[in-house]
Amino acid sequence: MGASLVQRLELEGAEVQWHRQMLRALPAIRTPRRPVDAVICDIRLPDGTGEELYETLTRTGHPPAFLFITGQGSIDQAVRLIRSGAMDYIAKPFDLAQLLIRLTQVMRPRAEQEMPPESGISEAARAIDRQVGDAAGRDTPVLLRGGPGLGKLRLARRIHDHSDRRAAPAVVIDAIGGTVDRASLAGAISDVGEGSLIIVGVGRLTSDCQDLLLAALRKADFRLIATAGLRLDEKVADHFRSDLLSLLTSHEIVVPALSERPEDAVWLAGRLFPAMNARRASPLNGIAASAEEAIRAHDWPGNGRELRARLLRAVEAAVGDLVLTSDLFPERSGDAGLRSLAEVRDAAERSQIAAALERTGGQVGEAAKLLRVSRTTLWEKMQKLGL
Amino acid sequence: MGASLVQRLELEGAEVQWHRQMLRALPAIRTPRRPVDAVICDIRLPDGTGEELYETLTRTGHPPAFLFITGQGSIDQAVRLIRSGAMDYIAKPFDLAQLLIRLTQVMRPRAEQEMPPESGISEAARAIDRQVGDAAGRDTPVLLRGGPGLGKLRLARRIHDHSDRRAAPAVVIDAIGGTVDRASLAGAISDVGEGSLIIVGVGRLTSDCQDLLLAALRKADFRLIATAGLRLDEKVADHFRSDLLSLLTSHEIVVPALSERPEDAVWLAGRLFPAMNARRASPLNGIAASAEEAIRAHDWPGNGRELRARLLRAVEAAVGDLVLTSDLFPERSGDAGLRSLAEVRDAAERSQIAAALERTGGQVGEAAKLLRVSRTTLWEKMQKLGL
DNA sequence: TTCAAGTGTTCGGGTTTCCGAACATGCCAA
DNA sequence: TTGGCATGTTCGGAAACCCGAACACTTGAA
Repeated sequence: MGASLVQRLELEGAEVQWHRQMLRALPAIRTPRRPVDAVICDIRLPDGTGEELYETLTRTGHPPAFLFITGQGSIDQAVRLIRSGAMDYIAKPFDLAQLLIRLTQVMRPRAEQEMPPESGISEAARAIDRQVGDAAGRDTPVLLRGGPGLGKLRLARRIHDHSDRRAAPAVVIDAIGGTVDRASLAGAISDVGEGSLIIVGVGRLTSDCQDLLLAALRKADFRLIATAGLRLDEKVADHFRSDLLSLLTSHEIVVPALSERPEDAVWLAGRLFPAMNARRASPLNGIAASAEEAIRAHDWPGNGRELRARLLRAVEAAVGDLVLTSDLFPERSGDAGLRSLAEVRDAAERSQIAAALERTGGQVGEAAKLLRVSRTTLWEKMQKLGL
Repeated sequence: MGASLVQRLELEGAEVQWHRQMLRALPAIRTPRRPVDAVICDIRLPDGTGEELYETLTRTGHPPAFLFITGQGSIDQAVRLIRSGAMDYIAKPFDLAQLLIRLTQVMRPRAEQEMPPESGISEAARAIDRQVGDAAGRDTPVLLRGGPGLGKLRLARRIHDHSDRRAAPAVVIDAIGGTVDRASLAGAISDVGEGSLIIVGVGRLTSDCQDLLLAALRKADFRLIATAGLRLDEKVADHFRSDLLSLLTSHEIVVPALSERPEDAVWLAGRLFPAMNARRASPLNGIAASAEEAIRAHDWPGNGRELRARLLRAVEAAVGDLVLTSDLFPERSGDAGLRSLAEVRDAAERSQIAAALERTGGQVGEAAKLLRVSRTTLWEKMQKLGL
């Protein structure tokens, strides 16, 4: 089984070491040649147990993410290991695809990796990263399109920073935060020199500015990187110059909404978490599994920006040692409202019983008469309601 | 087994409630009469699973420490629950002594967090206190959101008074009491200097004022602390600038309604009482048990402000040596003759059903789900109650 | 002391409540 | 027209609720 696991992981592009004995694995994890992202570990090893290994590692430092796999696991052991920080504990036989998903969630992105995932781990996100890298290699105008909060400006900067113009400045013009007039656009164009002009919300440019921009593109030697919302096409009918539009759309990168790739939302949360957690007085242990599920299910109309804001608040608000769903979505506790029928019924009975007892001075029999129930029934209810 | 557990725990000096069904346990944990330290929960319950119960609780708030006990547990489930924040997961048969040890371990740290409560004793209130303290340590704009009468302005002041800007003034602008025009906002901004600008009801600012505020935030060195109602998001479609909104919501604190944490209502009443009582010529002895019950059951649409007003009136009007329900809710005492238990039960059900139907827009099936009864049952009740 | 009255508690039964299944109906969209 | 989808309605069985009848107590007054 080990062999097939190694084979599969290498197929996925991972660099894998396989140790058959605990004593061999110990130094390989403690003083690795290259940083270890994750350890997949059987419990039964010829010269000890996986638990021992993990135990030894936690005594001296912070081990990498551990995923235990075991043939005859005990619940006891699972609880113990998870509580002491192991990432997972899976009983054989297990689903390999499941394991791979957990692995990608768990792995910390490596800085020195050749092509680290920037936008996410989904197919769509990797496609974005490829297209951005591709755009950096070219020198044509680029249009980044997508909903709000998807980091389009960050992508624009990355295109510039990896392009041949990286030595020249990147000037950002924001047509969404404030209006851009002819003068400020002209100023930006003269500032940019041979660098990249980044226009945020290009669809909001006035006709004046569109003319100016088109003229400048013909004369001056700068590169245009523009961002726009999803509704750009509709602008054409309105006031947007079709020749500028076709110039932009000839090379456009569409960033899909976060809700279309839920695995990226979870991944992003895991990536943002450590930095936020570091600011806490009492650090948290992580994000609860149920909260991750809620992240996956949420719509994220504000995309990455919303996720960042929510997570920040959640990390501040968390009470125990995990971020829970209610920390991320506190507004739901209100609309989840509307207590159940049994609940309001009990509440009504409780207050009425209390009032009756008050009136009779604690005489149960009398109170029962007031409430028109038998003494026994009243007694039962008092038991049930804890009075 | 439940009985022996209860017996043993009471022998150890604990106060124990034993619920045999999930639907009964849910309200007892969510709106407890006294704060719950820990929950010991079987997985198999007659009307659901312990996992469901826990999941429901984490969706809307911070549950107390959970220890699961189960006959046929799975490792999968154990891992999932522990990763969602459960404290333990024990397979039967288990060692009672072991369980007690784990219980004390779990409850010890709770006793140590000795921050005196400011907003209340519930988990939600403690989370608010933490977030407010945290916000005081930062210097970013803060938004306090919640219904009316929850003391948002008081919290805003507390943030300022504990922040590094406490030596500088805190200027309050109220957009709810009266309209705020451009001139008065500009005046406040120039007055505030390097202090904190507190805007009450930020959602009511005119477009003019929003522009001015945004511009000032870029130029001047003051801190913005804003409060708003729950419906802020809906304002966006209307007239609220989305960039200002995203700036505010990047750090927001949501204050839950008092009706969602009845134990805080009782606590608050107990806290306000002595000062009010001191002003009486003949001091009272306290608040009657039935009155406390009524406080717990009341909806408190006006939240803390309503509670304060009612209690003040009640303390002034009380004739005996206790504050009674009729002092707090004089409008109810019209029908003096204590209605029967069945009557109040039906009345409570009727209003709750009406509320549910209101929310679902008349959809019976949906309403039944909200009320946690079957569609058939709801239909029967509607027949009986004439709805 | 004794008796009466009240409370805490259990038990067996009759009655109501609750639910899921089933089926007919009406309504809307494809 | 047809095929969902939600509602209106009935039905049978399981679970609950409710009650009276007991019985063992405590309390307090005669």
